[in-house]
Amino acid sequence: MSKASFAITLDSFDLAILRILQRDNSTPQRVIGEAVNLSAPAVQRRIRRMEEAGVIQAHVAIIDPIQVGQAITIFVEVEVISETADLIDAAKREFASVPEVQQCYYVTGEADFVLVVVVPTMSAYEALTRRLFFGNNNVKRFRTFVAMDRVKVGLAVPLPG
Amino acid sequence: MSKASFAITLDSFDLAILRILQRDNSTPQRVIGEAVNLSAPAVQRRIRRMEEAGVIQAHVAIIDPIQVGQAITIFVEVEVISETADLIDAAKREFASVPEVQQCYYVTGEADFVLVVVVPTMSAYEALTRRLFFGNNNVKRFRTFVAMDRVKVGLAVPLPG
DNA sequence: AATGAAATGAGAGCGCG
DNA sequence: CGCGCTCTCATTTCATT
Repeated sequence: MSKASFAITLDSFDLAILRILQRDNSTPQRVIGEAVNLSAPAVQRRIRRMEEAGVIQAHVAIIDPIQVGQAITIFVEVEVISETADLIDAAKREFASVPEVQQCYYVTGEADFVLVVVVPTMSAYEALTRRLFFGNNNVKRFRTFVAMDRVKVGLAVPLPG
Repeated sequence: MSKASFAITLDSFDLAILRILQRDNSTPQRVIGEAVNLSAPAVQRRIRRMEEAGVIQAHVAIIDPIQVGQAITIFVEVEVISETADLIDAAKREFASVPEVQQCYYVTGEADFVLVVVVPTMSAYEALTRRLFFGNNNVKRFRTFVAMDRVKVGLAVPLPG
């Protein structure tokens, strides 16, 4: 599946709309219009344009992991042995395919991957480490950071203005 | 403002609804109903109930950071000097208040905080480190991991079933 | 107590000036 | 871009199990 994504120019109206949608996308276009001094149809056209360009990637509900029994959030730094392109790609695909891996970044620095993992119990995490890290010949080592407090969570992008 | 959050029991219908909403919350209730074998009003009531209980925390648009000029995602591990309750609370509040800090977790392990930072340029990041880390007496040291690839991004919680 | 069917109302979508 | 229409969808009511 191809992600539609091409560059478009965003003016201050677009940014103002994004600022609202990224906080609450159920805000009526009418209300958005009042907030940014635009008519509702104008707001709608701009939203559609940003969706088509891939600026707006999705509309989703944010769920409290604790209330659905996935109480534990864990950070993992992963260091690999070989960094050849195909081995890195394989690792990316494997990490990304695991539902418990909520986020995965390929990074520079003292580690190669940083993962955010969400699991119901520590033993579930232990099982995951066996499968994902100990079961992978190319993983040199990994470091675990268990979250005691999710101080700030979100995907909100800092927008100029 | 207080976030309403109290425990409720979720059945398999609720989980099925959540699975859909966390992927696309613009899905019509009619369509959700067909997918889970429930009428639209029943779906509506269950969604409202989960919103009121705090299971559903928000409805948001996901924005591509690159297309809005915030091209750089960075992981930061922060280690503090003193871990007294009030100093930790102060750090939590300071980190959480910064727009560029997209996510902040208080963790166990070799670091005390893990941050996900989104900035337009490396010099913006450098300025942020001066303000947030070098300008804070209680920060012992911090380690930076610059994301070369956002392999998997989201807040989707793994749901049983 | 929770559901589904039907009626109401709000909001999204579209063509027009 | 804004105005006004149409139509879909969300929301309420009510009878039913």
